[in-house]
Amino acid sequence: MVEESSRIAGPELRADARRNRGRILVAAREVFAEHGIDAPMATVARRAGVGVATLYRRFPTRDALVRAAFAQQVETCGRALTEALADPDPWRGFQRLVETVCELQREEQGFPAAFVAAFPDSAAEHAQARERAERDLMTLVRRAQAAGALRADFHPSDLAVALLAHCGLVTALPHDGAASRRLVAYLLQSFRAEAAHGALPPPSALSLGGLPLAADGSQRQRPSRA
Amino acid sequence: MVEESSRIAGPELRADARRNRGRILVAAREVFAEHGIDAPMATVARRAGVGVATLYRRFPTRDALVRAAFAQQVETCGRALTEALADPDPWRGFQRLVETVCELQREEQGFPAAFVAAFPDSAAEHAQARERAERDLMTLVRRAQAAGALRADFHPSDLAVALLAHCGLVTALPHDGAASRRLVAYLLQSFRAEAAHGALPPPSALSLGGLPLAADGSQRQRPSRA
DNA sequence: TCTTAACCGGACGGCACCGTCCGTTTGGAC
DNA sequence: GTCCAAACGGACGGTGCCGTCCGGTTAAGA
Repeated sequence: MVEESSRIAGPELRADARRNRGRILVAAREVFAEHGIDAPMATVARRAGVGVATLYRRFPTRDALVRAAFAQQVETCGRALTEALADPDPWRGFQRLVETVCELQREEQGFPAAFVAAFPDSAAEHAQARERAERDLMTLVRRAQAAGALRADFHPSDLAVALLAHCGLVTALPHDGAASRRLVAYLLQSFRAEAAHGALPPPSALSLGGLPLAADGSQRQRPSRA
Repeated sequence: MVEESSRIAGPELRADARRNRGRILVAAREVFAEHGIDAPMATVARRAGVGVATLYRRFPTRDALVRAAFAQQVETCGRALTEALADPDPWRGFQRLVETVCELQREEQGFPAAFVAAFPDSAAEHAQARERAERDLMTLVRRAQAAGALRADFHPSDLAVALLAHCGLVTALPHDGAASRRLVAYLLQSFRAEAAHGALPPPSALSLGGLPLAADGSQRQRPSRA
């Protein structure tokens, strides 16, 4: 009932602790992107150049680490959305938003997908950030539609669908930037109001490859035990 | 060097063994779709109603089991391709192919994606089936383009890209058929030569949800340790 | 400089899954 | 009906990751 009198405000970390925390987050993002979200904690610790205990002291559970690592991406996406809203040309703002987020996904490879897969209920945590994002997105979509650039039957959830799909693609083909860009171009074209067939980026090199159709995957390397 | 003289031809299984083998494959597809490709072997065995030893006798390694389970899907996709080629209307054939494969992916949830992720080198095994599929697909694409239905700059690899992306989507939202259908509709429209904006299926219910943008995932449930 | 408390990392027990071994049961041929 | 080989399933040792405990080290204030 009675708390320690002082110390209510400051969970300030010592200089070295703060530095290590940062290193761990960077390492976690890299390792999770590379070896999947189930990668051993020890691997993250080693990559960060710290001991396992340090990692567990900073992030008591694996979930805490994953969530913290992912929070940075959420933040980045939020910024992208704000920037998109600031663009005077509504369509260009929308287009840039999609391209920016997809580029981020490309960099982070499969990590976002794995995160969403593992934490379906993570909405609550980012509640207010999410609410704001939702409002901003709605505004962006409406403006683009009012300008006659975005098709009228576009629904905000379509953006989530497109991003999830793209996320899945980069998870499957983490080294195929061409495939990613090609998909983004197709999607953006199909979102346009007047369907102008602009030029597409060059196609992916995969032959018919990485397909859940004839079973190939060309570049993939994530072991996942295999 | 010297093989057993007889027994070259017949690895015939006893009736009960054959029956159990079938059960195991069914159970494996279900379990892998539900709990991911790393699900414990014991779970598969239990679901199939057999002992662990039986499972290992039939499929010595986990890989062997996964590959065997996936082979059936490859076969189904091959049939879909053949049917598509048989359709007198090239575009309708193409459209049906995409829809059929995506529906299959929806049923199998994330299994194909996980397979491709885990076995990037699986192309070799299905070499001849794949070669044939590639030839067939090329024919299908050329015919549809010649008919002026499919855009001229469509590349066969675009199909693989689209399917991988869709696969990723159903992995992330295994229970959201609306999202899947919506994506397929968008993609098909963007593949059309003359960009006719037809009606889209109703949008997904996810609010802005399962997005690697504001971090939610609504329906997802696959644990993956979480 | 010195003290102290916070931080560090390696080592250790616990647990879950893997894959095999062996005694028992069952299909099917004579 | 009888017999045997093949198939069955439960139990068991091995391995790798998880998460905590403890003695040494270092930042930072007096």
